[in-house]
Amino acid sequence: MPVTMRDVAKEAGVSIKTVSRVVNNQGEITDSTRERVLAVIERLGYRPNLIARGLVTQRTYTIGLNIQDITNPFFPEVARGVQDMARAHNYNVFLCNSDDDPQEEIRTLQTLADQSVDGIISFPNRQSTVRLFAEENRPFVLINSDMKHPHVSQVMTNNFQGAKLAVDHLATKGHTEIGMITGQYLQESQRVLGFEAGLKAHGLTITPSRFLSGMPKFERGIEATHQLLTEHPEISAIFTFNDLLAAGAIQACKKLGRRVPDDCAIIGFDDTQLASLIDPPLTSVRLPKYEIGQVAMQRLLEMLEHPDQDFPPIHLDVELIVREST
Amino acid sequence: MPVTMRDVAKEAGVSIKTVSRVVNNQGEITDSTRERVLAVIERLGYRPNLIARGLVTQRTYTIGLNIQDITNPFFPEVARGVQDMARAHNYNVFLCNSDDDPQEEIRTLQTLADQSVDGIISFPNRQSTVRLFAEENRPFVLINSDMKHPHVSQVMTNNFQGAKLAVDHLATKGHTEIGMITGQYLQESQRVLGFEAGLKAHGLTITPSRFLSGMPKFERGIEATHQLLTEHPEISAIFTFNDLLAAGAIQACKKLGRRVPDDCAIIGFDDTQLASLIDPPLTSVRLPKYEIGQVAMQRLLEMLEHPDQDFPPIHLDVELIVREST
DNA sequence: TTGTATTATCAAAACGTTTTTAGGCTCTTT
DNA sequence: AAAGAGCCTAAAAACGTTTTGATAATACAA
Repeated sequence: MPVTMRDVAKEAGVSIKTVSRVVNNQGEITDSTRERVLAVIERLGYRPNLIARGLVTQRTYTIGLNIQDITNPFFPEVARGVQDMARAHNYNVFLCNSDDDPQEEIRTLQTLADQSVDGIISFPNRQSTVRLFAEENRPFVLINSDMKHPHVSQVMTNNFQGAKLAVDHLATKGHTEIGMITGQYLQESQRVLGFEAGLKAHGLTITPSRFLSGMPKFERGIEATHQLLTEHPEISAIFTFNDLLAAGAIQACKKLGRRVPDDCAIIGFDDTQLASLIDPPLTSVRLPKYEIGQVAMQRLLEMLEHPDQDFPPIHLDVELIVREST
Repeated sequence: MPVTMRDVAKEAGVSIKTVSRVVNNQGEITDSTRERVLAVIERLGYRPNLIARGLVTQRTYTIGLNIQDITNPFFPEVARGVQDMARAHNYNVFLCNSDDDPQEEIRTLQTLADQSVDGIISFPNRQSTVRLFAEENRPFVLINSDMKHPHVSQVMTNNFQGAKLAVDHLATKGHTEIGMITGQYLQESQRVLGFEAGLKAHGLTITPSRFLSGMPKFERGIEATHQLLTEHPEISAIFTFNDLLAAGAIQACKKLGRRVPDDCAIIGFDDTQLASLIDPPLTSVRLPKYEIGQVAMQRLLEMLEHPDQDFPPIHLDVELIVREST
């Protein structure tokens, strides 16, 4: 039923090869034949079958984007950055949520490989599973992972620095008793390390029981804050792994009768849309989310263009956005 | 380089067809040969090439999801619903943002068709562009569109009813001067109609200048509310097309010195995560977002299973969630 | 032994492209 | 007149599968 290249060739009275050359405009072709062929293509509504083309060229013009969870407000902007850039270069994007579950990540990457994607952008949670796939020469862009491997490129945001900025900010405001609610993503480690480094730099003690972790979701933020503030009433500031947890923290403070920021300051991470909308507006470490997606896709395109080249990691800056929660 | 079916066949000493049958476990095969083949598959790490398979079976195990904008907090949950259901049936999802731009929608659908997706789930903004693609027998699920066409199925939420509920709620609270900030999506019409029907039911007059529209984003909410309240100071309640606009409206009220809900009540639509996080918590019409995605994908799967069957529209209920902004 | 059904296998065609091979025709240039 | 460029043709191989049609092996009944 669909119009094939053979149909076009027959109708235009040229060889299949000529049609192919017109479609991919390569090689020397007279204007007159080109126009004749194009007219027939237009008239028949011919569209090349990308599946068939992909089979022979080994290029599918698809990529995979592996994230933890699109309903975490950090990811939509990143995804949008990837997709806008992809679309501008005629690529399509498979979006996959693997929920920070190593099993799911393996399955996701496997499926993407089965679909013969040209490349993959991933927020990895375990290095090992990615390594498995990096072996196959398939271009890979990892966000915030320091894995070194040929055909693997990195986009890094300075989360360590971001966490340190947050502590600096709190310390200069006079806070000495600071707690942290962490998440459980891989990226977390840098934020924790930065937090600890910040404490140390200001001569503050690191109290293990002041670190609580869990799924980086709103409800967990409420819960953890409740626990943190009842076990450590001396805490006057809380730094959270992301804005959702911070939103929960604010909510918990309200319930506990602690005013924010006067009785307890709160700093989030990511600076999602949420931050400016909640009350009080949230101080947060801004990541250039859209840009992360953009440059990750851009890098992937470069890697596809120059398969044997080695690319240095891309570093993106973070920024502390001070609002009224501190 | 990749392991092919031919390799497996040679290694196991059987025909390619036998391998194929083992892989798709169909047809009669002795246990002994099956096991021998499976062992070789395991040993060589063979994985069937879905592109090649798709070329012959015309089934790619991919679908397209066309939405307006993933950074609109309404969509991530829907997308997650689609993806979880898709993944459970070994489907992969192309996510496309077409920003409510008819040109982009055409391009998106065209690209998806080029990629030979098995089906498409779409939030259409113009009926005509979808009709173009519905002709091709490709299963289509439309959200909140009343287009009737073979091979096109609908998932509907009762937005008319939702808007009416909102007005009812405001009217029983004693509000008589109510404004609306609309969006510009197709789904909007039902919300506007429901709003007007609500006004009429309570004997309130419909004032055209009290309708303002624009991109359904936060900034636009601020802007429109400002305009609405300065041009119509008598307004004591505002109903918005979605939660983002409502969040903007609240912000604008604060700036104008109007307390919410005492001086101006606000009702949103969608009941996104936002609603419970902002201050005051937002009264909003809840759509079953995750479920929309789930059932849309489920329906698509049914359509793929039974290509010639006709399916009735699926209707999902909405619900007014009353919080403190009214 | 023959015939027949059942089961297991194989070789080849097909899917719709791109690419390779092996040219042919018409100009222009030497 | 020969050589080379430029533009094209036709046919076939390749990509990695599934599927078709044919055949071989086995089992059982007569």
